[in-house]
Amino acid sequence: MSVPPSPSKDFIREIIDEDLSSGKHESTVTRFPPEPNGYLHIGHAKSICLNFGLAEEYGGRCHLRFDDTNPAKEDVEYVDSIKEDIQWLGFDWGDHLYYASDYFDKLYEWALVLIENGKAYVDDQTFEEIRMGRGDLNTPGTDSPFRDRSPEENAEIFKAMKNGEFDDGSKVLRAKVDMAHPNLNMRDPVLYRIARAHHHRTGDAWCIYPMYDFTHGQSDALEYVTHSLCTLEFENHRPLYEWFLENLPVPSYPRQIEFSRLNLNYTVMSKRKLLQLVEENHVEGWDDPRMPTISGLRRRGYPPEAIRNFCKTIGVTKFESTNDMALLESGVREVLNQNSLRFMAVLNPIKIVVTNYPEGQVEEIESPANPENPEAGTRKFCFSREIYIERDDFMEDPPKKYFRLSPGNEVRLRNAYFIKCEEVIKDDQGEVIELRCTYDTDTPRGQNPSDGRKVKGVVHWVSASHSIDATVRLYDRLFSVESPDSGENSFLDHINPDSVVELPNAKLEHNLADVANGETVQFERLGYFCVDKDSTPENRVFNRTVGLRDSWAKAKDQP
RNA sequence: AACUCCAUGGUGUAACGGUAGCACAUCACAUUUUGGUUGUGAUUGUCAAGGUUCGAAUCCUUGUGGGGUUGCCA
Repeated sequence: MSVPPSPSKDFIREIIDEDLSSGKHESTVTRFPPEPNGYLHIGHAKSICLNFGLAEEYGGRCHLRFDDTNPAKEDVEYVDSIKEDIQWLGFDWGDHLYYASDYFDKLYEWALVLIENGKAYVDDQTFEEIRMGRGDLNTPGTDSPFRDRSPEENAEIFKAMKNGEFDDGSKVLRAKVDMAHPNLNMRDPVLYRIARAHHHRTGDAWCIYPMYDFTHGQSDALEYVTHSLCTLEFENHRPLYEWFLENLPVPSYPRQIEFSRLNLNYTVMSKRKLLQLVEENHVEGWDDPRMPTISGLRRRGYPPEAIRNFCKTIGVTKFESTNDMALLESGVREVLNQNSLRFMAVLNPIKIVVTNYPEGQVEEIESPANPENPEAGTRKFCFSREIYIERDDFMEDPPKKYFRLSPGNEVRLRNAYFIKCEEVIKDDQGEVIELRCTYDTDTPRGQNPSDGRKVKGVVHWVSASHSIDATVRLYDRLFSVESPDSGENSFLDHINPDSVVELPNAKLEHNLADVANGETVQFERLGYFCVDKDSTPENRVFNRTVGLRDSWAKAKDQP
């Protein structure tokens, strides 16, 4: 088994290297074990990239296993979306699709093994009594009055539990470990509960369901998983994970290793909060482009490659860090700068009449489709007497260092001529509604004027009669503070009121009519935009994926 | 307060007893028909105190700070 040379490895890869070189394992088997009770988010992407990435690097395999032991919360809708998201991210579980529910029979059999060995018992106490008996952080627990039932009696009652002879919640099966253990997870943890809930796969075959702790390690063992990677909150479950492996006739002995979960600033990541955003209509759904869900990022236009690169960059440690959204966005720009085709689009148009350009004349201009990639070829678009430019690209009374159009000033029209603003036309309210400009015939694409004069500003534009109408949605961070979670107020109080701004009157270069749904392109000088699923042939809808880096925006905000 | 894990620039992440490096962010300058890209440079860091050692971010001790755990959720 060859290991790719790498200058530095995270602690998990170091463990795997050791296990391989010591001969403990011959190959590496990992697994990604989501519970199908919600949509995947970028935090899951970290785990997916780690587990599937490891399998690729080490020539091993990674299983997709749905941890479906709590039917009350789970649904096939989630199973499907999870599969779709993993594939979109670029990973493949091949034939290795499993469900914890595949092991219900084996787990039941193993529960009987524990009972037989005097290591599990049926407890008739109420939920409340069990909770009280557990003690707390500083107080040891006390033994249940049912703790010393005989193996025979326990087996009989447990079978009756399975056969549906008791009410939901009336009994549980518990492991017999140590009620005084300093680790609360070891104080006779519950193994099975009675719950008459319809399971998305096993239907109504079962009325008892195993708990996470009694399921996870054994499932790993049954699949011959070598390294079972999970997040830090399962650290104190590890002794229990190992207790089951030691007390059951498992076919293999996986190792649980914990790493820190992904945190991102300016967003929230917990399933509960994401659900709340959806249910209370603060966003338009799980795939709202402002959501940190995989489906949201996809709809936003983030390339999967950028998400994979991001996960690689942030690394794997046990330190609970908060990553900067700017790092993710920078990775998105990096990929998109290389790959995306360029177009001109005017989001907030103002009309210009080029007074010295002949009426009715149309000129075709050819320009690189992507200057970063000559193989992308060229595109053609039209210039004419009436064009639109961005309202932001004109100021009647500009501040210093403003390179764009203003009265008497000259700028370059991107890919076309120099124009000079000769006249400003306003309506009754004093609002600028049109500009009259003249152009320099000496300055078409690729040419500077023969008198050698230069111009500082370049402005994008579209020909009025050749443009198409569109709606453009400008997305920004969902929260206006770095840690919406912290502090005394609800995270909802920090929702950014401008997280989406809809511009209904955008004018696009006509080539943009052909861009496929879901594809991300660059609007020159503005940013990257992606065709939204709401788009129709009559009205194109684009989402802003991320803006270009904008040093002017920063400069002008400074006092 | 019990158990447990963690601590390196603003944010992340390397350095495995021997030069504290990289990315993002920030700020300059250069290039540029995208105020983009690209290039060059600058700024900023080992939680604290002791100890071991020729030498400590790294090993030891203590302290400080932070996270997790008291579901019949995962």
